[in-house]
Amino acid sequence: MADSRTPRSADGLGSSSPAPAVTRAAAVLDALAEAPSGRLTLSDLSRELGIPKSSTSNLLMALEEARLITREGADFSLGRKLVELGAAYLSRLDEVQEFYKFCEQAPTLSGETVRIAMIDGDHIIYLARYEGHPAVRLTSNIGDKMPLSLSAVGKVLLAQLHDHDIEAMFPDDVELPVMTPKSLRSAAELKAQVAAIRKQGYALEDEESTLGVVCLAVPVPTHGAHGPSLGLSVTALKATFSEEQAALMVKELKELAHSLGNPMG
Amino acid sequence: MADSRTPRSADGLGSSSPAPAVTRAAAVLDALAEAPSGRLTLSDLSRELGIPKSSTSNLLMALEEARLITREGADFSLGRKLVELGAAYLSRLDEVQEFYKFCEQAPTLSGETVRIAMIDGDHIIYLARYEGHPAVRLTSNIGDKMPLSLSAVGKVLLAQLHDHDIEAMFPDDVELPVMTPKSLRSAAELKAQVAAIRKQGYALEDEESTLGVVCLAVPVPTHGAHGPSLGLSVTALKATFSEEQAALMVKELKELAHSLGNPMG
DNA sequence: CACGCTTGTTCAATCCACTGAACAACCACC
DNA sequence: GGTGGTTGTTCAGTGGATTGAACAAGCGTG
Repeated sequence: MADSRTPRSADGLGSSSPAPAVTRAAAVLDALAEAPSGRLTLSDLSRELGIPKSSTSNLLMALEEARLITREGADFSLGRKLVELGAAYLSRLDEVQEFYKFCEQAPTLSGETVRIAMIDGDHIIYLARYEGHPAVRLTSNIGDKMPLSLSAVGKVLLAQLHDHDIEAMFPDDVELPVMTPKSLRSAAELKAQVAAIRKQGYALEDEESTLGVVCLAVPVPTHGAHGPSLGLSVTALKATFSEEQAALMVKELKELAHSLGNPMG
Repeated sequence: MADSRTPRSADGLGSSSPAPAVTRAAAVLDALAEAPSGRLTLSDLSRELGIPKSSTSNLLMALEEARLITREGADFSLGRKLVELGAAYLSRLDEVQEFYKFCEQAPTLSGETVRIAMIDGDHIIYLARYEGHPAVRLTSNIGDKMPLSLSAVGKVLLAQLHDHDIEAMFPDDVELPVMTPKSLRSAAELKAQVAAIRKQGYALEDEESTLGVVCLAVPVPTHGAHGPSLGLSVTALKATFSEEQAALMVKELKELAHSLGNPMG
């Protein structure tokens, strides 16, 4: 569609990084992941990333040999090995396994759509999804990303950060992404919500990303020191959403969060 | 903690590949994925891959900057971006989306555990899993791999290949992996099964990978020319497995395979 | 505390991967 | 068919990434 005329530099910024070939290879993977069709030619990549064709060719050959990408005629696309590696990452998160078990036997949550997510730069990334009633099927998938300000999990994880980090990510004049009329518009609004979230211990997203849909989220206490902070959320239809139901969900979410935070559940 | 004393060379074989840094970076990712704990130090990697420490350090810095790996003190582990990339790969497979939809409304399959897989080297890799009754929870996850000879999908996909390819992968004196007393032992057995599978159009795995568990699998016709061939499988407990039920499952699996093979379902 | 054995980081010299231009093949449009 | 725009591949020169040795810092052990 809209031609992505953004010759982003292959390397981050000034980026006098060692092993530039690796940085560029990563940029190739990114470009392929973001390409609408998922398929790009050598010239496409060379142009978009600003890498000479001959170098690009070398990169692609190496990436193909590693099965990180696949060649199909003249088009390159992401390779299967990435699924393996992503799965390897997830399998190391014990939280994901326990997450599923808990959802299944939770009185209220077992019928809902629950997700576990984590901060990834200035977005959140969904790591796992439990679907109680297939009636409300979410379009979002494992691995998908969402801006922090547009999701309940995003806001609740943001509230976990230190104020100066928040300030750095959202200076007063930032322009927030908008998806519905109810999306937060200003950094001020966002910070007000963060304050409220810190008090009440959970976050609510009220049709801010999708009309007709609401979300509740709680943070998972970071056990010990290591590991990035996780968040949990339930998604429901606004039409069938009641105060008492919300209270129940938050209660169970907090239980789940607690048991995930304390390995010896 | 059996020390993995296998200093596999960072590069494939003779591997006079261009962009060696990329090849080595991929080797680092592999090593991290295969490490039992998922965490390795710089020295571990340097030793295991046979890359000088200083070079390894450079690689790791570049990989970390690309968020393909994460540093945690002195330990390195796989990074979140791999989940993104893996998800991006899967989201491009329209088959996966349709797979879920079909399973939900299929009379018999909707209650079973169904998976879609693809050949990946000499293994199969599971791409998606539908779980009808959480009673029988599989240990295998999306992205997991299985030897071809040990799974119904593996055998059915093998049967799709040309004989000379099969011969190349399974010469008469290969030693097949064994997981249960019923696992196939010889290439001859495997080839006999392949012949049978080609006749009947589906594959059966009878406690060959896990005692008490059986699997049925059918191939997805490769639509057009592009794309590697996919396979579908149902998993059931041997105890509750009947002939008539099997017939129903195979029938529905074939319907699903057909609709996946012909985009315009 | 000194010792041996780790660990990761620094730095200058060398070697090799990167580059740019020239190449060949292809397609689409007059 | 000619022609201008592609595409991806080839190759020799050169600049920078790679490297090994030397360094500093941590950790048990006797």
